Amino acid sequence: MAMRPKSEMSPTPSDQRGAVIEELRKGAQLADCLRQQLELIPELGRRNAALYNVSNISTALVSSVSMLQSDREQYSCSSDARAASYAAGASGAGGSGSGGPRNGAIARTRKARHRRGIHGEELPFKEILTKTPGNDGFHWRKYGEKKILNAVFPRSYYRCGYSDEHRCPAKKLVQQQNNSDPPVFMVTLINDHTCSSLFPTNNQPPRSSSSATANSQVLDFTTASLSSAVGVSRLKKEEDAGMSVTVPSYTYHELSCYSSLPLLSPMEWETEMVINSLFRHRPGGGI
DNA sequence: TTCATTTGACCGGT
DNA sequence: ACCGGTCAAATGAA
Repeated sequence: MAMRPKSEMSPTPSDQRGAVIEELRKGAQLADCLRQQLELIPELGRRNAALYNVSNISTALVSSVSMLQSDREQYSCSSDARAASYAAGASGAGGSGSGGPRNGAIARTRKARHRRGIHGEELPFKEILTKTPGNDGFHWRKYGEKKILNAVFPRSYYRCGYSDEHRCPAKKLVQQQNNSDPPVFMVTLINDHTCSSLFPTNNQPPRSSSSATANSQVLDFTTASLSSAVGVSRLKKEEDAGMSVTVPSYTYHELSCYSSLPLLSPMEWETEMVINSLFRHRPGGGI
């Protein structure tokens, strides 16, 4: 088929995404430069506060690039565009960017399917990019692991450790996205925890004689060390003062459910909540 | 001994 | 037929 010169063609969604990815990468590089400059600040307090902020910026940019790369596949319909997409996604060794030519449509249908119940009903889900997939403060029990077509890394399947005791329907799928150091994982949370509603206000799990409970990773947020968590510390103070506190998409109470030691730092979770809210507010709903 | 994890088999949707 | 998700026996760790 005759091709028009590229300059005459309006940019495709894939082209636009590529440009956005490139800009985000530049931003991440600039953030890294800024971090190096900030490390020269002599005052410890100011330096740490600045490094915390620039770290937030950097994490958000890198995560955005990752999201766009995995999402870009949807817009790559022609073989040329597909080739460009996979080339752009080569920085991540695995995950959704590593699929073969037939992967696009199939991957989408599969993704949609695993968020449906056995009767085909829509299940509530959240997707989070994280470097510490196991540290969300809940007790999970692994029940399976599966090699996924065209994915470098296997997918692990977890259900809530209280699924039997409290019939908690929460599930979690964890898939390593790349080989970076530390690697990034895509965590898909399916169904809300009903067991968490049974927890006392300090988020301690219900105690019982079962070892599953005894081994729970859920700790008391109020006693957790929040060393560099400027934002969350502020939220905590405001909550102690009786104020209703909200972070993007999540109340403080929800955030505190995820916070524990030595689990994911509040800073990381705050960033990931933002990532999650981006997923949830995408036009058309999810990926 | 108990419980969590691993892993091959099986099931159901596409 | 293929593939993702789940089951359950086997295995390992505490």
